[in-house]
Parts: sequence; structure tokens; C-alpha cells
Amino acid sequence: MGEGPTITTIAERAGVSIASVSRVLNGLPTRQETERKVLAAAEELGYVRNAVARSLKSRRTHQVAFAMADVGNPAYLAMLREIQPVLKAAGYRLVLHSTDAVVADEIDVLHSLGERYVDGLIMVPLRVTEAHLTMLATARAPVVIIGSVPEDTPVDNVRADSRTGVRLALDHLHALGRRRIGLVNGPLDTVPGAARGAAYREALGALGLPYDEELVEIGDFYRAEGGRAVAALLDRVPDVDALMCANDLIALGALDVLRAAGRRVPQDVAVVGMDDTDLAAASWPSLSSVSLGSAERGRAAAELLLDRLQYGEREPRLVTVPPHLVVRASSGRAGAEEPEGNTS
Amino acid sequence: MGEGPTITTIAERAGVSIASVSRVLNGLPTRQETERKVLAAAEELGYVRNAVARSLKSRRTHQVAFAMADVGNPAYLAMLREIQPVLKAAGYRLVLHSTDAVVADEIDVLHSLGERYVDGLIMVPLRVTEAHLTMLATARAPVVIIGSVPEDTPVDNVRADSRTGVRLALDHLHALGRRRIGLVNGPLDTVPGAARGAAYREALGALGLPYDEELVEIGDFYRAEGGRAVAALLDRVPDVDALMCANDLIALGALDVLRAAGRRVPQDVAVVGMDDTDLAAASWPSLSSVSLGSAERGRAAAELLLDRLQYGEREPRLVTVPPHLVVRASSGRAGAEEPEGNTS
DNA sequence: CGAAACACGGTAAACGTTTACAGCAATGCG
DNA sequence: CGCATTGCTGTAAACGTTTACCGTGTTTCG
Repeated sequence: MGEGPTITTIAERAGVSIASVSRVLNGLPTRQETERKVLAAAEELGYVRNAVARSLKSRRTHQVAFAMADVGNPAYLAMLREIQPVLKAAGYRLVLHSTDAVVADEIDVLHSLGERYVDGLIMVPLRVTEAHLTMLATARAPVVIIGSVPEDTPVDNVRADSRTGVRLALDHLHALGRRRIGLVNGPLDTVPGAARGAAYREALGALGLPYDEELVEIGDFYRAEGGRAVAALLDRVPDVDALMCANDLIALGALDVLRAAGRRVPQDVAVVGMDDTDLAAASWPSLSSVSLGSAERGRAAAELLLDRLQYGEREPRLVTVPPHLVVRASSGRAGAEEPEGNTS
Repeated sequence: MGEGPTITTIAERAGVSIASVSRVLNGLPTRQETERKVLAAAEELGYVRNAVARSLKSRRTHQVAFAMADVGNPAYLAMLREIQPVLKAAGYRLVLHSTDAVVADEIDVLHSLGERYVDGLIMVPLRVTEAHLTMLATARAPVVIIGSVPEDTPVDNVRADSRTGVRLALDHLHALGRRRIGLVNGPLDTVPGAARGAAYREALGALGLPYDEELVEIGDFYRAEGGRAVAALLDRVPDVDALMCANDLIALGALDVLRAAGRRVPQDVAVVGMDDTDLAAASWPSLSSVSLGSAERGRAAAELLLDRLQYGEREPRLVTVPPHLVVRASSGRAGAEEPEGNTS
């Protein structure tokens, strides 16, 4: 773990100047003899370029940060899984920030762009505050936001269309004959929470169903919280016949509680989740879910950022990824999805 | 996105030398008046320290790399989720490397330590080759390996005890009366594959059951692959009454195939997975699984690395994390579905 | 054959910090 | 009052690269 060789060590060994060493290492035109000597010396000494010194001079770190609330959330994970290879292929390293949904942490990340340890940032803010917007306006490196920001924010923006997503789910449930469709949402001051709440109301309108406040319950985007919210909802509105859940974790919580309450899914209550995570396919019963294209959003964000890193200044772009509904057992016809004969 | 202010800009603005600016910024003793001027100037200009220049001088990047095959794998994810906050609390950033289980990529990561863009590395190699060992011996930064390495490898090492883990599972299945217990394993040239294969054989011996090659099927550590392997196994040995799966994804594949084949779980075939991931609790039926303490291993690795970064040279340490069995429906009594009070 | 063009390679400055060292003013003390 | 001590501050070197610029030796061509 000694203090590895530097360009100077090599220069001495090869009997040339450090400039020549640098040139050889960067593939700039050099006499064959010099090249040979330098490469030989580098090889013998096991030389590896110091990335920090390089970055200082070149003002490029070849690192990109990805900041989201929690890697454990499968929706973010899906993004990460797409972002990583795209960056890697372009020669960038990925610096991961978990902000635990704490606004101050997100602001911190934006602020730390000034430290210039990354060339750019992809961020999925849970809520967008005034502080976010100020920081974004003066950010010291290119930023791509996944989630909605106001029109005039000077950053690239990738959005899901949860409005259409909720609409797809409600159309589906309506087509199944459900009329008392509840919404189990996350906090309304979060970007997804607000969007999904509004979309729900709108979709009901389009279907000619009344908006009934009783049918809406706010919890948080986690399984246990979702379960609690569903329990409260069942208590208040026993005749609910379908649940639109604002994400898959909430939906899993819903399944837990419905099972404990002796309601059959989907016969008594149909359930639709959102994000179409791995968990949806693995759950019991398997969970219908609206895919908001997490993976596609991740990929789009990475590509936007790389494009900007490569070509510099240009108009901010907006990419909207279309949703689609994946129907599984939790809202299929009873048992239709699964072979019969399996009790347990 | 302009060229932010530097220490020099501030020095001019405050009418002091760059040394004084640096001292103030680092909290070294300074006359109050100077301090005031510097802080005022820094504030007005929105100064942020350049991390790259800082690292070059201090030879510390405050970054740590974590390299594993695939973030999508819940076992690695569990590690990541523990590692991240530990590092963050200690002031380190996390650089993520996905190696896609390609040996060359792993070697690459080890080699790139020479670039000194991180202060240390936590790696989960899928297989440990000669090349790994050579690189580890000459690594230019501290490394912690999660998984087994030979005794004399000069790195900190965190191990799971899959031997005991498999033993727990087989004892459990044996206690349920199962006698034809199959093993669905991943490739034998991987660290976990080899360990689990050997452990299976040993545990059978301890239980007085014969080792029957027919009952062992090798696939890969993924759901679809696992399914294929199970299908082959069922075909060859129709009277198998329990499946020990080398990880949870394989076990999910097993559930898929068993369901399609009309075998009831757990009545006809009991299934036990390994790693106790989120998926196990969410699956249908919920999956018994041997927890190898992924989260604990992640935490231990992070702590070992931080310790070494803080205190420098010392003996390599070995930490072994004990496994435990989590019994759920797939090997419980028929229909014994417990509502999981689990968050996620 | 001499001048111009060219191909290489060395010197030194720069990137933005930290820090050893020296300078200098103010203070303490004999 | 002079000297040592103390407390700050400035100068400059260093971290390991890249690169502009210039000098040298060789080639080319009139």
C-alpha cells in the first residue's frame, strides 16, 4: 500500500521529461523509442494514473451523482439499475446519495455540487421546495431532475405521467364493475402524492363516478403505513370494492390487512399498486400494478445528463415517460391468473 | 454554472492572503477581524471548497467504493443499505460499481484503486481467482472482502456461514419429516455455490441421509434459471419432497414451476430459500428462508473499513456473521399464513 | 549549401488547496 | 530599554497531472 509511482518516477526511470511521459500516456504523437521507454518504465513500476490530479487539471471528474430518498425503494432501485450501466459505458463512475427523504439532505447534495467532485447530478426529489428551486437555479453542475419541476427551472426534467397511470388503473377497475374505489395515498406534500391524488379525482370524474372524501386515506409510502391506512379505510367505508394504492409497498400493506380482515382479493376487493416493482410479481396474490416506467426514466435521465456533459449548454429538455398497466391476480377475474388447486 | 470562486477570489475580496482564508475555513486560530472578513467574503461569493484540489493535497478523497455483481440482487442491496448510512455518518461518499459478475470487471476495480479516487473498497467477489489474490496483495488502498478469501490474504474479511445456514434449513426440513430433499444450486465455481453445495452434502451426512447426486441440480442464481433447474429436477426425481434453494430468487423460480406442475407448497414439496430478502416475505406462498445476515455483513464490512481508514495499518481481521432460519409458509404447516408485521 | 519547415521533447505554469517556514508587531520580563 | 516570547499573517512549495511555448536537431528544397 506504498506511495505508488508518479509520472515523475517514470520520467526518471525512462530518462525523459514528465511532459513526454504524459504525452505517451495520452497517446499524443511521440517518437517510437520514447514511447517504448516510457511504456516499459510504466509497466515495470506498475504505474496507474492519479485520477485526482487529473481531475484537478482537466476539471472533469468522470463521476456523476445519483440522489434519491432510499435505495431500498424498488422504484428508485429500478432507476439505479438502468442509470449505472449507461454511465459506466460512457466512462463515468456513480456516486450514490441516499437522502432518506430529508429535504435538508437534498439541498445539501445540491450545495455540494460546488465541491466539484462530480460532473453532474441526477436527482429524484420527494418534494420540491423553494430552496430546491433556488439551488437548482444556481447549481454549479448540470442537474437532471426525475419528477416534476416548474416550467422555467433551468434543468433537464424527466417525468412520469401518473395522471394517465391512475386513469389506466381506474378505467380497468371500472371495467371490472367496481364502483367504490378507494385511494390509499402517500403524503400530499410529496410530488407523487400530490399528483396521484389529483389524478384520482380527475379520473373518477371522467368515469362519471362521484368523488367521495371518505374513500381517500393518506398514509406513507411504506408497507406498514399503507396497511394502517387501509385498515382505517376499511373501518370507515366497509363497502369499498377496490383499492388504488399509490405505490406497490402500500399495496402489499393492503394485501396484508385485507387478508387479516378476511376479505378476498380480488373477489371482494380488487387491488392495484403502482410502480410495478419486482415485489408485485412475487406477492400473494400477484399484484396488478401501474408501471410508471422507472427503468425508462432512469435511462432517459442518464442519457440527458450524458448528452449535456458532452455537448454543454443547450435548452433544458423535458421527457415524459408513458405509463402502462400490468394486470395480475389482484385485480384479475377471481383466480383467473393462477392455476387452481393450491390452497395454503 | 460559471467558474465558481476560489480561495484566491476570496483572499482578494477580503484583502488577506490565501493562507489566511484556508486557515479560517479550516477553523485554525485566527484573529477575529480576519475571520470575519473572510467569512463575509466567502458568504457573499457563495464559496464552496473544491473537493478535488483538497483531495490532491490531503491524499484523502473521502470516498469509498462498493463493488458487487448486481445491485438488483436483494442480498447485495441489503448490504448496500447498511453500508451507505455508516459511510455517510463518517463523512464518506459511496461510489458504486456493478461488475455483472464479470471477473475482468472486478479485477478492473481493484486495479483502479491505483487511481486513488477512493480511500478504500468493499467488494463482494462472486468468485475469487488467482488474479484477485495477486491484485489484493498489492492493492493500493484498504480493501474489505465480503465472502471467503484464503487465510493469508492481507485484507479484512467478512464471511457468512452458509454451512451452518444450510444445516439449519436441512434440520428444519428433516424435522418436518422430509427425506427426499433436493438442492437447487448456482454455479459451483462461485463462492456461494461451492460453499452451499459442500454444506448440503455435509448436512445430509449429519442427518444420516444419503447423498444422492440425482437430487442436486445446478442452474444460476436467477429466478428463471432457478425455475428451469427445478423443472429438470422434478422431471428426474418426481418423489422429491423438499427443495433447498441456494438463494431466494431460485426459490421464487421453484415456486413458479411447482405451481405450474400442480404440486402444492408446502404439502407436496416444502421450499426453503436463502438470503431472506424482501421478496421472501412478499411471495406466494411466503417463503421460508435462511438469512445469512446480508445487512449485518454490510455493516461489519463498512465498520472494518472505516476502522482501518482511521487507524491505518493493523492485522487483517476476520468477522463471521451467524445465519438464522426464518420459517414462513413455504415450509410451515399447510395454510399457516402469518400476517407479516414486516415493513420494508 | 543555406534557409525554411518540421518533428520532438524539455521547461514551466497552471489547476485549487494545505501547510512549513519566516517575518513582524505586540507583549512580557528582567 | 532591550530581548525573548507570543500570536498572526504572508510567501512559497507541494500534491500529480496537462499543456502552451520554446529550443534543438533533422529534413527538405530552392
